[in-house]
Amino acid sequence: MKEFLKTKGFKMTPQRELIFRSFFEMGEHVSVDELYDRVRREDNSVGYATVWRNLKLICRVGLAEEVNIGDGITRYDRVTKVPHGHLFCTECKSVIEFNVEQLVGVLAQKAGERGFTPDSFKIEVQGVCEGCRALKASGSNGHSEETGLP
Amino acid sequence: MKEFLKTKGFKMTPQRELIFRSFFEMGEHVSVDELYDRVRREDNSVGYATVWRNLKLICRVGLAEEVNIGDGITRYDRVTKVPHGHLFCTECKSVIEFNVEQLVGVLAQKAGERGFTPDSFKIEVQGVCEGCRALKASGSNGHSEETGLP
DNA sequence: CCCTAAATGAAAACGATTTTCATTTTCAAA
DNA sequence: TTTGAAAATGAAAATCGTTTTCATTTAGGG
Repeated sequence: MKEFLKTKGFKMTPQRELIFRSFFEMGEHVSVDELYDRVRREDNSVGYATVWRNLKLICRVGLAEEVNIGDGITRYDRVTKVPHGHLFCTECKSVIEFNVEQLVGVLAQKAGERGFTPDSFKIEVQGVCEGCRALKASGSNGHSEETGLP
Repeated sequence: MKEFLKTKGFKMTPQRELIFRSFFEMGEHVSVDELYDRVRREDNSVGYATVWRNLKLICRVGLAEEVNIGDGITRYDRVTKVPHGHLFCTECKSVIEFNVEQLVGVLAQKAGERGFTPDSFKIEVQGVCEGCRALKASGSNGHSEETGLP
């Protein structure tokens, strides 16, 4: 990793090593705060900005990319060989991943037809997961008005 | 429209009418700022918060929905019968729409297989559009380093 | 014509992201 | 191994889009 970064013109530091390691040990869709907490548990002297900058760096060198699920929080996904989309439950905020290999193929073709050269694909589905659906089916009313406007 | 809103328990006002009309006259993926500017040209007494609240209202009554293309700006898309995705050019920031009717069908099925009940689908492709690609091919170097990190 | 709930405008609050700045550290060249 | 320029860090402040607050005005049914 140190060598890899060197070729890109970046230096290795203890903080950076900790941050990188932590990030890759965590699951997908990691937020800055989550990574910061995790890193802090091993070294509470690391600053928030450093975590943030390194997360950006990880993206910059192509090892991860930003994901926007829809809540105002930017999350970071490791770049995997297998492209995947997200099923985001609006009730419990859980995220289910699913393979979108073929989908991406179709998308790339559609993009190409329009002269567009794709870099990355984001496929996000919002809805309700199995568990929450079961819960909703049993309890609660159907609709209450006043959900957002002041 | 006034009647439609009444059935939902909302009142019509001059500002609201102007905002709604402006929004539907504009193209897709409209940001708060863009709508605000447009509205202001007809009535410069309308407040930003009012534009924002009405945009939220338009979503609430199901006539539009939020879109996150990847830059930190929330945009609003009219809800159309035909579901569409976006090709977002990271160079010139332009957006090309494309039909994703079949894709959505596939997605809905995949979601269903996992017990997930989908509400909405977001298909966003980032890349470079035809024009920008042509430009890059001719001029400029390939890579300059220092593009984001302080 | 009233009254109440809803809507508005201005400004402030918020919260995540990004930058600034002074200091420390890395690492390659001498 | 010493040295110096470039890069990295930490803390705090600045940004920036979004959201809320609050005092006031307005819509529209009764």
